Amino acid sequence: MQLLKQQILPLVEEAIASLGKTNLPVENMLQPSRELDQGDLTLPCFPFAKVFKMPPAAIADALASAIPEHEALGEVLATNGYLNFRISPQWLASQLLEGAMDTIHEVSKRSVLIEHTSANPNGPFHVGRARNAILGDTLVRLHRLWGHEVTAEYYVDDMGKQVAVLAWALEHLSQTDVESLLHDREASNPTWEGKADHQRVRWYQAAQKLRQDEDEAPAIEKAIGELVHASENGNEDVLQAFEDAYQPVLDGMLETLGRLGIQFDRFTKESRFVTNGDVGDLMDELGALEINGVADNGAQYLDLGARGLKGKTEFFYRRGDGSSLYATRDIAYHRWKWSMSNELINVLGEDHKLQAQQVGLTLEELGQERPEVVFYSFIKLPEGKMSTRQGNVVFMDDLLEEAKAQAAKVVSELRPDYEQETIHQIAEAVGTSAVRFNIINVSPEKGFSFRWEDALSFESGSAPFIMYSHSRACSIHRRVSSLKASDVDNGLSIPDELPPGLVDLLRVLGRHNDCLRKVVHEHRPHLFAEQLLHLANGYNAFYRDCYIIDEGKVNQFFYQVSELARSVLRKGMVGLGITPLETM
RNA sequence: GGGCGUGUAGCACAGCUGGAUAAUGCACCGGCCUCCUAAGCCGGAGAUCGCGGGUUCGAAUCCUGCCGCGCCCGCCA
Repeated sequence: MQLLKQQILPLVEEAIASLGKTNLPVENMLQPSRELDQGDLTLPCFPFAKVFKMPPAAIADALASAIPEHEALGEVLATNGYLNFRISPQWLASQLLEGAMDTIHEVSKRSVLIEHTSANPNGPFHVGRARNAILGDTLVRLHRLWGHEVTAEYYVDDMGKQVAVLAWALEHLSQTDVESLLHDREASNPTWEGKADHQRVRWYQAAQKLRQDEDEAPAIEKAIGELVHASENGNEDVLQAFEDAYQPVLDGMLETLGRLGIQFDRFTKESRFVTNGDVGDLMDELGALEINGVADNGAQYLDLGARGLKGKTEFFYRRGDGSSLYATRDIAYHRWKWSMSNELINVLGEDHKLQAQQVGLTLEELGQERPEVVFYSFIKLPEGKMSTRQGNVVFMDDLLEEAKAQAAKVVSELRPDYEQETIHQIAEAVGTSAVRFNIINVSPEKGFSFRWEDALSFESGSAPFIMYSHSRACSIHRRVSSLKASDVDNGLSIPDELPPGLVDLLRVLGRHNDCLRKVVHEHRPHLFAEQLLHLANGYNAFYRDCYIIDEGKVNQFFYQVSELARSVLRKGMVGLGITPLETM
C-alpha cells in the first residue's frame, strides 16, 4: 500500500538506524502484507538477524518500540519475527475522501500504441480468437484509465495466401458449389444469414477443401499463387479485388467486437508497406547486414543464431523470386509504429512466439527497440482443441446470443415487474460483460477450458456480481439525491469506531491504484479483474454493516464512502469493459 | 529430437521479483429477506502446491532431473 508506505518508510528507516545500521534495502523489504488480517505492510526481520546478530523476533520487538506514533498508523505489532503495520482507518478514510486516489498517478504522459486482434479477415470470431481482442481491448482501457495516451490498432492482413484463397473462392465458386462441397459439414446458423463473416467463410472453407483434392488442386494452387505474387508486388487491381472480398467479412467481425465494446482507432493495411516501398528499402538494408545469408536460389535470410536465437536460426525475409514474406512486412510495420509512439505493445497468440523473436531480434539488429509482447494461450473446449476444420468451435456471436438469453431469463425471474425493453437492455449488458470477464479473469499464458457453465455464470466471481454492487451504490445515490436537504447531515465527522465492513472497504480502496499501476506496467489485466471482485465484495460488506440512509436520515460519512466506491467501481468496470448499469 | 510455456482442493483458477495459517468462484453442508436490490451476506467441510533432488533461517515461488499437457521449429500467414 503506497499510501501508507510513503508515510512510514522514513520512520522505519530511522528505527533501523537507531539499532546501528543504515543503507539496508528497507524500501524493497517493506512489502504489502500477505495475510490481510495481519496488517497492511510487513517488514520481515529475518534477513536482519545476521547484520544485528540478534534473533529476528527480538529485532522486530526492538523496531516496534522504536517506531513513533504517526497519524497514518493504527498499530505496529511484532509477531514471529515480522513487523506488521496496520493503517489507521480514520486517516485512510480522510485521505481517500480528500482525493488521494486521484493524485498518485504518474506525471509523465506516455503515448502507447497497442496492436491487438489483427485476425485474418476470413471468417467469424470464435471464442479462442476473441481472447486476443478482449485482452487487447482491456489493456487499451486500463492504460487509458491510468492516464496514458493510447492508440488501439488493427493490422489488417490484406494480402497473402489467406485473403487470396477467399478472393479466388468468391470469384470462382457458386453458392451451389460451396454447399455441395460442404455437404458433410454442419450448415451455417440461420441467425447469422445477413452477416458476411458467417457467409463468406463458407467460400473460404470450400476452397480449402478443393485445395485438398488431387485433381483440382494443381490448377487452383497455380491461380492462387499468381494472385499472391501479384499482391506482394503491389498489383493494385489484385489488391482491390482482395479488399472487395475481405472487407465485408472484416465488417462482420468488427460488428461482433463492437457488441463487446471493442473498437479501434486505426486500421493499418499490410499492403501499405509494400506499395510505399518501405519493404523494398528494408530488404535492401537487411541484405547489407553482417549476419545476412543467401540461399542457392537467391532467397535471403538472417542468421539469428549469432544473436542468441536457439533452434532453427535462419530467418528468411526474402523469397528466391525477390518477394517479401509476412514477417518482413511486419518488421517494416514495426519501424513505422516506432516513429509514432514511445511504447509499443502487441497482443499475440502463443503460436507467434518464434516469429516475434525473429522480428524483435531483427529490429534490434537495425538499431531499433523491440516491442513488448503479451502472449496468450489458446482456449480449449472440454472435448478438445478448438478447430474450425473439425467444426468444434464456439462462435462469439453464438456465445453472446446465448449469454443474453440466459441473462434475460435470470432478470425476468428476479425482477418480474421490469418491462421487456428494460430486461433486454440489462440482459445485453450482463451477457457481454460476463463473457468478457470470464476470459479476462484468467492469466493470459494459461490455456484454459471454455465451459458454457462458467461463461454463463452470473454469481459471485463474475461480472454481474461486480455490476450488482455498483447498481446498489447507484440505488443509494438516487435515494439520497431525492431526499430533502434537511435530511442530509452535512457535517463530515469520522467516528472513532468504524464497523469492520467499512474498514475492509477502505483498505481495498487504498490498494486499488497499487494494483492498477502493476497491471499497466506488467500487462496482467487478470489481476485488475481480481481487484474489482475484492472491491465489489468489500462494498457488499460495507453495505451490510453501514446503513447510509437510516430512518430517513443520511449518514454523510457513510454516504461519501459509498460515493467514492461507486466512482472507483464505475471507472474500474469501464476499464475492464464491463457495462456499469445503474439498475439491474 | 530442440526451443518456449504450463501442471495448485471434485472442477475452474489466483498467488510464483522466496517469507507467518496457500486466496477466490462453482459444486457440497448449515444459517440470514416485517430494514438502502438475497445476481447478496455469514459460517462449515475440502490441498502430500505433478514427482525426486538441491540452494536457504525459510520454497507453491529459485536451481536441477524426470513425468503429463499446450504451442512452435515453412523461401505459409
